[in-house]
Amino acid sequence: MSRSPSPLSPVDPAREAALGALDPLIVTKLWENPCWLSFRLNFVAFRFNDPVYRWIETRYGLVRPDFVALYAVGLKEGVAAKNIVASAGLPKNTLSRAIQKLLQRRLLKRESDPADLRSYVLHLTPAGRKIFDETMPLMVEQQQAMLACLSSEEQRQLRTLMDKLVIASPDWPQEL
Amino acid sequence: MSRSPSPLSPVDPAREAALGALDPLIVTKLWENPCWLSFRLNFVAFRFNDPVYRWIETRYGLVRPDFVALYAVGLKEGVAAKNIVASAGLPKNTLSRAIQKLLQRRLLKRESDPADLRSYVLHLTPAGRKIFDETMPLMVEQQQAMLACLSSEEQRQLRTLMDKLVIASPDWPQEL
DNA sequence: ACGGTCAAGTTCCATCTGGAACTAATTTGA
DNA sequence: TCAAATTAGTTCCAGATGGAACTTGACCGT
Repeated sequence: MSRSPSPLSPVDPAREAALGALDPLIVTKLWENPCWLSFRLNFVAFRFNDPVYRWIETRYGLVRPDFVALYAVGLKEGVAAKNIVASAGLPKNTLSRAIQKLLQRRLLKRESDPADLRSYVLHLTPAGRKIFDETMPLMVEQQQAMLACLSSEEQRQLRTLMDKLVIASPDWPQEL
Repeated sequence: MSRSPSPLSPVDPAREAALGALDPLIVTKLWENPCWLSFRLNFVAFRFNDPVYRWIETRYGLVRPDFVALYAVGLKEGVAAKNIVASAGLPKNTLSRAIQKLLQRRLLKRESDPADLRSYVLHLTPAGRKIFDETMPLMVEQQQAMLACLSSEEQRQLRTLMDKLVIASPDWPQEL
């Protein structure tokens, strides 16, 4: 039906070998799928997320929304739940629960925002910071491993392209 | 802390405007996050997935795993549940249930695989094919809208880079 | 050819998830 | 200036999710 959307050398032997290591349906989703973008994004993202979230869960007993919240506060102290919701694509009740759990486990502390009494300003406790600091290097390492198949120039290209996409995202349709 | 990982013109006014349209935490996750890759991937993927799955759910009453299965069979008639599991990153019991539901709703039919009696070969019914054929153009349209911020050359680059990543994926660590 | 190991798919059940309704605080605008 | 509309965060609950154990069939080694 459709040609390969990626005009790489079609008889690269290393490539052929790699294709053999993938389920035939994965190959179809990649090369005979008009929606190549979403499949590639979801697949690669999953291969990053899955090891990270399994590790976080077994090591610290934190599930995905818990860690999303912890990680967000770790990156930017003083954020509120609404910011995490806006950045994470999780429903706000899920994040509310995650934050409650982190507060109870003393990984997070919060104080009400004087500028808006409905809102709370979130901070990591030292225990929370410790988890963040232990996890970040492993995540970076996983990222490195995944990017190892690209040259520095290609990595730069990828950063730039994904960057443009995120910048353009406010203009994308929210409904199909 | 860290420099912008993407050395685009830092004072591009359109860019500055777009940044204002994003939650400050999104900006932090993008520009002050050592794990830039996963954030960009997850964010862009979510902005594709979310409208698609909401539409599928409201229009056809199919939830995410249901549609994952339907879409997979639509792309490649005759696949088995195990292939969908391998390609989708969903647990096999979730997909088993999704397939049951699709069978009950007569969107899918299956027959046992003569080559392996544990396994079943899946096909879309005309009703299932109709859903696939109605949905695909909308998904392609959404993809186009998302890619509109990139030139054809940039789109080609992106395809190629994501392609390389997927090809390399069998070598990535499964554990952190 | 047959016992042990592995793989495909299903079932069970405890837990997680997310829509909707709610409370309380803020903004809007007439 | 104050009622209506909006927003931050929480609670409720029906239904989705996924780990673990299970069933049945395939494969492997002797």
